[in-house]
Amino acid sequence: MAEMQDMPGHLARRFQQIAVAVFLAEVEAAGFDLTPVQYAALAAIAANPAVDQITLAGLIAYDRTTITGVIDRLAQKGLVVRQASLRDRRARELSITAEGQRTLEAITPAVEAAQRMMVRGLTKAEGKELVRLMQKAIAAGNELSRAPLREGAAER
Amino acid sequence: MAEMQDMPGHLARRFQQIAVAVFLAEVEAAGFDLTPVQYAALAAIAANPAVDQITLAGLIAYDRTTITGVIDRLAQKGLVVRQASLRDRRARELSITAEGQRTLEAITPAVEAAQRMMVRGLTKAEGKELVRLMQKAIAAGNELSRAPLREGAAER
DNA sequence: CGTTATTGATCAGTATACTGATCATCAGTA
DNA sequence: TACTGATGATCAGTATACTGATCAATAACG
Repeated sequence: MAEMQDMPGHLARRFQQIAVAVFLAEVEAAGFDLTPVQYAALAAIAANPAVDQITLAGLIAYDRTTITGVIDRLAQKGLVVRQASLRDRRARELSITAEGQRTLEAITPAVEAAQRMMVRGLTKAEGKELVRLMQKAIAAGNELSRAPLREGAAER
Repeated sequence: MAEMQDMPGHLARRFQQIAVAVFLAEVEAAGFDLTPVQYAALAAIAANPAVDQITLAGLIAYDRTTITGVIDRLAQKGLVVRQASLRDRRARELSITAEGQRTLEAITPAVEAAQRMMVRGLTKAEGKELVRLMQKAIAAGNELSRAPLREGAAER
């Protein structure tokens, strides 16, 4: 463990760094301007119409203070709309726009290409195993970060 | 792949997020105030006396513009010293201070505890396999980020 | 019903990462 | 040697993440 390159934490940072670079390159090559974080938020809003920001944050494990800026940028690009909820005047209900929906569909091939690209050094079986191991480690550590994953309406 | 939770890119972000949180918690519990990034830089400086910033960046795969701020903070904490090189007046030679060396040694147990904590959901064999797979994926993607790893003096 | 606790959202401040530019210096070549 | 290109470092600007605080609004409870 003495070596930096054998530490899970260092490798996590490095793999994430490459994953983001690959994502941005593929998405830009496809003619879009969207970050990995913005993409995940957009997809989650599409799948959960009228979610509020806190629930959305839980669905994709974002910090509540981070999500404000992400939504700002998605709204500024005209991909989502943020409007005050009638049931709870504190909450902002998020919905995807027609352009957001079009973008989401058009960008999907590039996103999937990026997923393949970032594990291109691995065999298919190894890629699946990497995903499984990360999922397992993440599940065990979910509560250790300030922004844990919160399943849909399960506990609400 | 349709599901967010099956995408390597999303898992990479999440695992990194947990890894950082665990690191900071362990280090703070041990009575220190050092980020994962600062720790890696400090350790690399200790192992490579009088490195310049660009070489250091390559050793730990940091962006050259990021390293400036990291060194600023390490220097402000009194852990490293930055001085102009005599051979090349553009370069800044970095060295660890006595306090930096003490800190590095004292903090190591906490850093190793953090490495174990972030894979606590995995068996020992699974943890090793996760490390191997990340290393392999990273090696194949090394050149895809702006801040690739550059081995020591190998190609200089 | 009114007080208290909780919750949704945002803000200020700090720390990575990156894009692209600039500046000084160095190296190689005509 | 003068010029050109490459290199080390830094800066401005943008985008995640997080800490901790604040504010409005809702929920819970006596």
